[in-house]
Amino acid sequence: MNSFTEENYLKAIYKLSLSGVQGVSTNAIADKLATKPSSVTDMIKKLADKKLVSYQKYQGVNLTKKGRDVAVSIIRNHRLWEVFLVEKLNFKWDEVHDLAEELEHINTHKLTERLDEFLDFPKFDPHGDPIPDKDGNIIQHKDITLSDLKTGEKAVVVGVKEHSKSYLNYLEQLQLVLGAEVEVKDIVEFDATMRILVNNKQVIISNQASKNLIVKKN
Amino acid sequence: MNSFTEENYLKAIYKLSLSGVQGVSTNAIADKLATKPSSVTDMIKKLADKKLVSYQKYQGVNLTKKGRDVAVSIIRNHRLWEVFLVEKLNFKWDEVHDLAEELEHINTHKLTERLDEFLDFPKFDPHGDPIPDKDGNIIQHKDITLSDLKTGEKAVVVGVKEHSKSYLNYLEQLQLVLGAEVEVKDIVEFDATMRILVNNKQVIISNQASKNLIVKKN
DNA sequence: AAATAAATTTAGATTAGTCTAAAAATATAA
DNA sequence: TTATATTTTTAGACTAATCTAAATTTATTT
Repeated sequence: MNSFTEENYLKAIYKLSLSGVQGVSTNAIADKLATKPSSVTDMIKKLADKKLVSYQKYQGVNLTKKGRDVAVSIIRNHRLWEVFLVEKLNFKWDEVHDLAEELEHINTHKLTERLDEFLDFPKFDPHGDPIPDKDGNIIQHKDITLSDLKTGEKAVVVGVKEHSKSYLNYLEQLQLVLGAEVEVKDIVEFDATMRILVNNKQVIISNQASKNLIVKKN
Repeated sequence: MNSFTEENYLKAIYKLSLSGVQGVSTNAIADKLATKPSSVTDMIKKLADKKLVSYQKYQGVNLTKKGRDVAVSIIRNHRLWEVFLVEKLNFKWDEVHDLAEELEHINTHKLTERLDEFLDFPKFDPHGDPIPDKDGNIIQHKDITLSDLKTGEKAVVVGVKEHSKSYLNYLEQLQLVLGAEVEVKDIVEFDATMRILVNNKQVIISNQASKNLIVKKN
């Protein structure tokens, strides 16, 4: 069995390798986990001993098949628990991350599968992130963001790239939740600030905000 | 915040003090937690520093108000999760203890209260143990067991004093689950083995088994 | 009440995970 | 291509929780 700490490292490495880099750097992991590079080096050695990552000094790490499986199964747990918290316990989408962060480590095959069934096999979590299936297959977002749209284009909100409480809270106030229909009315050339229509209401949104909102064109 | 380990010590001390002893002994705690007396002494000192227990060398420990509150709230969590696992995820009553043992430490007021509401404020867990309310009040069983009954008496099963998988499994095979009606037909004088009626079926049950089955007389 | 047994505590060591500070390797710039 | 900056690793120390073995205290016998 792996400790919570080991699991968190694997998850961090998994997420960092999604961007396609060959060899995730020590510093990047330290940043993500709010720890020090020296601690990361220590842990990486341990994970390498357990064949969860492959590692060569100074060259960064990559997950092995075994390591990836563990990471994906934790992400599966995390996202299923988020669905549970929002759909069954009526939490809001900006409240569930930290709780799911703890629940995800209760990693029993049977519990996960029962939960999945209880929730009726959801495909996405409350932030639009895809939930890996029980074999570890995961649909990756195409990642078209609101900021990619041109004036006049219409789309539907399907996810977010930033999960902070403040961002999610802000989106909710603008009614920019999953499933919301948006239409771009106007784009400021200087800084790409957008004027858009959400539920027939005009909203002004910065590039910083629009580039973190994943949409699907109509 | 308290660590999982600290919480497990508090829970163990709470359960051991239910029998009414003044000063729970180091050895008893070590037994309960499958650890060594010397480790217990170390932890007790730490808990005493945090004002969670009162402790005098060689005299055993007692929970303070603060320590009792923590212990009861963990027990509340544990039992609510057990209800969830059995009623919502269709686990059997002999499967839920270990999972609840992990879930109980995710100790957020809001989560507990939402779960309680979702489950419609249950009063007992799947083993018949009372669930403390949100103020920490807990109904204590009167603890009449099947072994206390005399020939001819009828009763209903309301709980168990022993939570091992093998015992719970055995009971289920005999249909001796919560709510089952029993009638004592015959008691062997020598070893108190009982012949009883459960759902009109005859069952022979040892004293070892009958004294761990909590019942309520009709 | 002295002798023995049992329970409890102390002393010192161990493991997991972390840290700081210094050393080594790699990347970047002049 | 030598010098400088950045990244990564090593060395050594720290904390939480545990352990073994020895010492101490309390309880039980005789």
